[in-house]
Amino acid sequence: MSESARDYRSTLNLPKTDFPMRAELPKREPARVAWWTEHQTYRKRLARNGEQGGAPYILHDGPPYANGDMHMGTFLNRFLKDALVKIHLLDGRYADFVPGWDMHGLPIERETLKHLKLDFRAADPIELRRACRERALYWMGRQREQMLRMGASFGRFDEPYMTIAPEYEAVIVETLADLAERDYLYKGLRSTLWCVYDETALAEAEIEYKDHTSPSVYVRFPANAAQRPALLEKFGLDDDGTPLSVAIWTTTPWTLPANVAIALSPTATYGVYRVAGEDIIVAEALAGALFERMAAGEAILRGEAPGSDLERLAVRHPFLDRDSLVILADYVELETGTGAVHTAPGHGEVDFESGVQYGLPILNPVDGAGRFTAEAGPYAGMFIFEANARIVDDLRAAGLLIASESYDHSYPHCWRCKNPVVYRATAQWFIGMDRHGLRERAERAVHDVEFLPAWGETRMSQMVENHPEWCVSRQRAWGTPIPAVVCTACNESLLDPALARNLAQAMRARSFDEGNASDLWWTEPVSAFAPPGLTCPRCGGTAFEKERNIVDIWFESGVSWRAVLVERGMPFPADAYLEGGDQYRGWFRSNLVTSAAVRDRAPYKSIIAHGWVVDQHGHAMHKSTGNYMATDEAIAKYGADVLRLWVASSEFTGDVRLGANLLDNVSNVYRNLRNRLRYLLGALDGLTPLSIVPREEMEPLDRLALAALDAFAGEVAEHYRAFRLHDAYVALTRFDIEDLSRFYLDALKDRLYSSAPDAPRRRSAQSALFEIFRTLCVLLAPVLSFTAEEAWQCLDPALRGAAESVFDLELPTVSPIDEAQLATWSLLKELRAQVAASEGIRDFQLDATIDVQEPYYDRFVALGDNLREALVVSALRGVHAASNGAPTVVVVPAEGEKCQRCWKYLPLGVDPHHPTLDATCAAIVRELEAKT
RNA sequence: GGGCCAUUAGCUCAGUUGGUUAGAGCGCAUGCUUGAUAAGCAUGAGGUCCCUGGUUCGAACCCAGGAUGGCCCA
Repeated sequence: MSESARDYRSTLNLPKTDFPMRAELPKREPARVAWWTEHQTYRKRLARNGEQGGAPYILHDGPPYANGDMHMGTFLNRFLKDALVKIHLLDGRYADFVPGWDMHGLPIERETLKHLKLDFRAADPIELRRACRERALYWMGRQREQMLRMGASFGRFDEPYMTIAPEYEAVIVETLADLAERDYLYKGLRSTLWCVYDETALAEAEIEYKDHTSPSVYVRFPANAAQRPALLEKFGLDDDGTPLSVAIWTTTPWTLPANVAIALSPTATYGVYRVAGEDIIVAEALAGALFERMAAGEAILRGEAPGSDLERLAVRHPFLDRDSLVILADYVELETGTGAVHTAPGHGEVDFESGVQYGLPILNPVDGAGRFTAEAGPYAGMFIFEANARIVDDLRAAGLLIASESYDHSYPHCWRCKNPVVYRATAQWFIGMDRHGLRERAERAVHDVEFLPAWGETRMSQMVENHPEWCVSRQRAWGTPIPAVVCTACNESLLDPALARNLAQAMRARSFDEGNASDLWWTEPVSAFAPPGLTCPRCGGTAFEKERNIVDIWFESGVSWRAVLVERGMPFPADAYLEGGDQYRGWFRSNLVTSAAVRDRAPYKSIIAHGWVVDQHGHAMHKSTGNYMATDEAIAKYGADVLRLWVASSEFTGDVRLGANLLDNVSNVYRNLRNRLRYLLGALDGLTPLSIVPREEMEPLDRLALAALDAFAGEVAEHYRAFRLHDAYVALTRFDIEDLSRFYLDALKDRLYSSAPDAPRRRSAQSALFEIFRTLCVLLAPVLSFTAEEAWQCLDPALRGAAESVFDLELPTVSPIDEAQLATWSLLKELRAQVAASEGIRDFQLDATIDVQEPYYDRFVALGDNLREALVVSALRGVHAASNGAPTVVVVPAEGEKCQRCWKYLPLGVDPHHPTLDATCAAIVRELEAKT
């Protein structure tokens, strides 16, 4: 065998690692979850940060509702929370994260009733509540597993907070007591959104708008003989005996029995029109459309008047024996209808306000199940939605119907049973937003909060500004009781703070395993909680009955700052709340209001809001439209780390698009990053703690690389601290490609592969690569938690040292930037790119000559052979100090012949035993042979 | 209908106080490499900066109106 044919490959130090190129994430991730749990990675790091005096960083978890499986929106939210906790944990902070669940409320109650095939009116409340509890716990357990599976396991997942826990319920009751004591809580009649199917009042947040077809009717409200002259006079007309009426428009004929007024716009002009032998009053802007519907020939305008002139006149109710007052209201629009708005204060929010303003009776002829009471006259006993047709027929028969058609519009529906809801006047408990300056206190509190994105402040302020009176009572079973009592003598409702606190105390005495602590309100008599001498403030009575209201679940989650942070002795306020943008109106606001009322400040220092997950075309995802992506399926296909990277690759403050081709794209980026980790691990083969070269003794190029690393790592860490995940992602991928893959790793190959294994120059390179590897691992960990940990575990345990997990590493601190070194590094990259771009011939087939200006000339000369190495050429023929112009590198075909071992073109044959090798390689091979 | 937000390359995103030829990564095409190899390198193509109008010597950027999409409301 001739020497020239000899294969020197085995004498090289080629990369070697067990870290697989193929990730197989779906298969491998579950074991990693178990590993983190088993090794108590989070708990141990948290404790260590605490012991070392790390400042707290508290992300307070907005509780997901314990019903249904995780969807991609939840994934986005949980990932962001997990990344935020991990960032601060790695940064040495005491990032104590307590996950929580929202577990009371109608959806669970309904699901349980359905499951048990029960009607809630017939169900025993204690039994129902027990079943609801089981259901809620089932969903919580399931959601918790899904969170752990996606790698979002860093938190107190074995001791989460639950709104059904005794101490949580106690805090709810105690907060109600505080609010009552401060006179924020009151009972009042309100036209509230009401579901006649669930027989309960609904919060705004429990409403969904959906398309609905309503009847659309135009109705005459006739003026009688006594009313006609006053009306006609305003239009400058005499009474010639022609029938006169005001035309109103409504899409809810069933509310007509409760009509007491007609609202006009104060600024619009109204006309009296003569058409087919009658006079009709209508807004001029809408007259054309109305008479077109009537199709009764030409309408002649006889007189006109501004709406403001008609105030407090009256017409007759179309079928009940009473008047309907003409009133003015700003909300009257001139887009649809007649400009004369049928007003029933018992059946509408604005109607109610007008009713109060004009001192109108609040009629409420509808019971909780949607049936007319005797007050509705001929319609008593009918179901309201069925009465619509009957009322229209009667109006037509009486000659009072001008026109009737159907009308498609967006209409409020119950979020749970999906049926249309109505407005109905009921006695409810309210938190008075305008009592004792609560709204102003909340508004002030907003100004002390930092918002990401910044425009969140505008949004939040508006939410406070527009916050209506907060109805907090519900007539259901699955919730925390509002511990109010009714005086049996005078029927007065009373929420006595002392009584409430007694109840709370009794609930606290229960353990979680004993079941629903608040069952006490159902099972125990009033006397069990009533303080001695409790008397009715109105009549002095001393006998009371319990009210059976539960509290709105938005109030429950709204006191989480107190039930979790305060109750567990954690810092208050929290550093951050992090939820979807819908929560400006939901949880951000409910927490703000309760905290402003009790503590006079916001419960959070900062709010981070994320956008919605939409499909790849930017449209909302729905199971029904077929663009829905199930989380478990996505994890099974791509793995959690790819999905985590997908979020980081997006700008989460806006809407986040998701689709298969998008995830394929992210998968490619993932593979890139993974391969870099793999290559680094391979290159570290053979490095031991003792052979690590201190930075100041490293080769000059390695020191430059680490200067670049420092700058990069500091930048990414700062992005992380400010939670600019996307910026961190961009910086990471760029450094990975531009600095490592295309430049430094390429330039190091010769030194790593062809040096003697333990040559100082090789150890220097490995030491730098170790630093880079460790830094990349910690910077990737918040996002690619699984992969970063996997890579870290593939590292030689001796190098891993005390850091058992990648989460035992430290987030880099920002070090002073050495601008000169960075500039030198950048220039080297640029010159290397020039060499790499030279056509046809490549790398070691070339020798190079460099022209640079001061100060680079000196810096380059100081690099010694590293300069040649950085350009990946066989020889550097010279470095010239150019007088001007851009730095350049000129390449020419290399002199010498290709060394069969290191592939550089050098003089060969110095060693007769290795004629195809250059002198250095020959010497190394001889040494290796001597060892064997 | 109102409030808030978004719209830049096939995809995800940059684009500093208005100022040369609007950038990066991924993808795509072509070539190289076969000692990171189900990898790596190089080169290249690809843009009506959503539209219309305005301000300006000059607009992706400022102003007005509109379109599309999203969230929240009505």
